[in-house]
Amino acid sequence: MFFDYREKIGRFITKNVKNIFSVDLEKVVVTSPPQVKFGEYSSTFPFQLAKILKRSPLQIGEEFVNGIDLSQSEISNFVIKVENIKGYVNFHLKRSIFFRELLNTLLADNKKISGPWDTSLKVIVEHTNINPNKAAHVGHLRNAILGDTLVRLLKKMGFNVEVQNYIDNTGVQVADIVVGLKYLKGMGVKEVKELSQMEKFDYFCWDLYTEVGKFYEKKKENLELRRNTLREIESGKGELYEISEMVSSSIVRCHLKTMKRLGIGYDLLPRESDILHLKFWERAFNLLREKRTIEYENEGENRGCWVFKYLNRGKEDTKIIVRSNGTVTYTGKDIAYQMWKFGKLGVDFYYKKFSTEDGFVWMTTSHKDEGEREHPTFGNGDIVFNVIDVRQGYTQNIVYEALKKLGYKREYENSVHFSYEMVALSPKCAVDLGFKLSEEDKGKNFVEVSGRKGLGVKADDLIDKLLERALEEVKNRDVKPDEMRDTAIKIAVGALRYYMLKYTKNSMIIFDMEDALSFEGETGPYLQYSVVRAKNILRKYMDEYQLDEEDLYDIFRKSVFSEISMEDDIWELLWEFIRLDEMVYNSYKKREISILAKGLFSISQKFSAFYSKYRILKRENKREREELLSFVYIFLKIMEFYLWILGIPIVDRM
RNA sequence: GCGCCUGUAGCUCAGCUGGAUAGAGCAACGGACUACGAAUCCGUAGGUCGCAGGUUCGAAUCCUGCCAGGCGUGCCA
Repeated sequence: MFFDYREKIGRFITKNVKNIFSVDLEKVVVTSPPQVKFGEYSSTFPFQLAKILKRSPLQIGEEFVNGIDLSQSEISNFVIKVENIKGYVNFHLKRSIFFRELLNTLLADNKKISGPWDTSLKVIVEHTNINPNKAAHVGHLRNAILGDTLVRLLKKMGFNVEVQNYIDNTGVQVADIVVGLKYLKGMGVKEVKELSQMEKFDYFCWDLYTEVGKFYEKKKENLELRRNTLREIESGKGELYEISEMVSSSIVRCHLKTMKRLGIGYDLLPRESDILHLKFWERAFNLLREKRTIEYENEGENRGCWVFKYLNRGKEDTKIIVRSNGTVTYTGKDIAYQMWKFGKLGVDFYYKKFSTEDGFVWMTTSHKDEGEREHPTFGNGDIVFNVIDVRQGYTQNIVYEALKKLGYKREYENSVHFSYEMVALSPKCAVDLGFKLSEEDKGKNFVEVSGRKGLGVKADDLIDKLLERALEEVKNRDVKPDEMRDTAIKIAVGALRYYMLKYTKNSMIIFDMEDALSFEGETGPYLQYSVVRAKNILRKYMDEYQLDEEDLYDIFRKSVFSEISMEDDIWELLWEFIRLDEMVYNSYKKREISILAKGLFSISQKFSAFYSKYRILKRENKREREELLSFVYIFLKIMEFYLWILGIPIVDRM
């Protein structure tokens, strides 16, 4: 509902400029001034007109303001004043109307985000996608938290969202663990089965993975074991395959458990092995060949390969899709999978329930008899978001280009690589973790996380540390003993999620333990604390005046807004509440979650300032007290609504 | 070589479609609690927005060139 104000003002300007100056403005830009004292909307059209009319912007602004008739316009119901300051034409809104409307919406528990997008569309978001061969680390956390927040954002915008977490259970990474278990540890199916039941099997594999890395380095022939293992896993039969199944399912359970701690869940786990066995690739290959999207090379350096040729900024680029030995590359499989997501492959998976600690999640399967007869419809998306780090940009682009060349223009346009920069460690952090760095690495300002070297901060370790620190803090504060643990968990989650969301996606996060474990300043707990303060005010007020919630709502329904609540600093905050929907839309449009995260932090900051400036309970004037109280209520409700999107839990006391 | 990204305060980062005085957090310094609990607030200090041109009434923002850094760019998986 707040989206059209800007447009209405734009139309108002165009119309009146034509009346007054007989000039057609091509494009009117309506911006928001830096401070509310300049109004809520502003336009600089007098600067554009100055040249044409050969007069100063100031004069033009004056003439415009004098020439309009506000009361007869379509903006008169929400604009109270139009003024000209130095050539900036500023529009002031009727503050109390917005106050009332927002409060009523919140009291009716009817807050929704609506705007110029089509909510009948189905959106598929793919995120997390961790190789199921070892524990998750901080880099994976950025992906999962970013992806999950995107999902929450889309859901609040009204889209039908499906969350997929792709499991690459037939890749080298899993094969390496199988090699380790079989040839380094000398284990068979039975032993692995027992071992994979252990707590923190993912931690065990983390260490084993680096051992296997050294094992390969020691003797090149050992790599032969990997090749054979990989082949057997892909075949779907035999001892090594069985071991790989146990490894990947057990590790997937570990990952799901880790993500669950952060409030992250999934609708479907599509598996690479099923894409393989259900011959998704063959199907895609036929389509690609029929439509001549890929071609066979008879000569040259790529002789014997099927390649995809496309124009990349005017230059022809060639990417091998099928190798000369007949095997398909990752890009090829990705094309097939992306086609399936859009419902363009003409084949589907079977679906089974994959048990987790507290229920199940849907997983694909290749076997008809294993699949459930009844299951939700998966795939068939209209828009697909792939949350993958920036390094995959080239490959992602080829996948989308292939869709375009296949004739799926809409699908091409609706394929989004939701990319983000990687998480690296500061050299100091790496040393603190016990890694020996080379002199060269010490001189750099970051060290790349490497699963193969075991260099990285494990996700669960980080969450545990945050939890520990939160517990220490909580013990010294106003929290009941039986709520301490729950509160500490919420704080830990809030801190971690905000930490991962506050950076723009193009910014590399150089992980620093001190910053990540901080609960002060620009952190999740700061946001949570501001909400706790709002709750405390309302609670104390109810205690002091012997009111229940209904009494309180009654007060809010009746409260009137006068001078106090229209003070600039209060209004500025309220205006920011109102503009949050626009911010959500911007986050979506620009694919930049940090816009919303930063916005909520800014609101929390302003509320904290408000909190220390206006003492509400001690205020003598009842009417003013109630006005301010209703404002606190609005803040609380707004924060509950939008913090949900960031996945930052609300805390009662801290 | 080509492509993408980055360069803003001592450090880590924001800065929307070009617009009004370039903002936060951390660190430093100085203040504010017998309390709507200080995980906070207020204040001070700190900036040739990598460099040089250009476009514009107006540039951190757009264009060009240069410098510095990062990441891609395999018939690997």
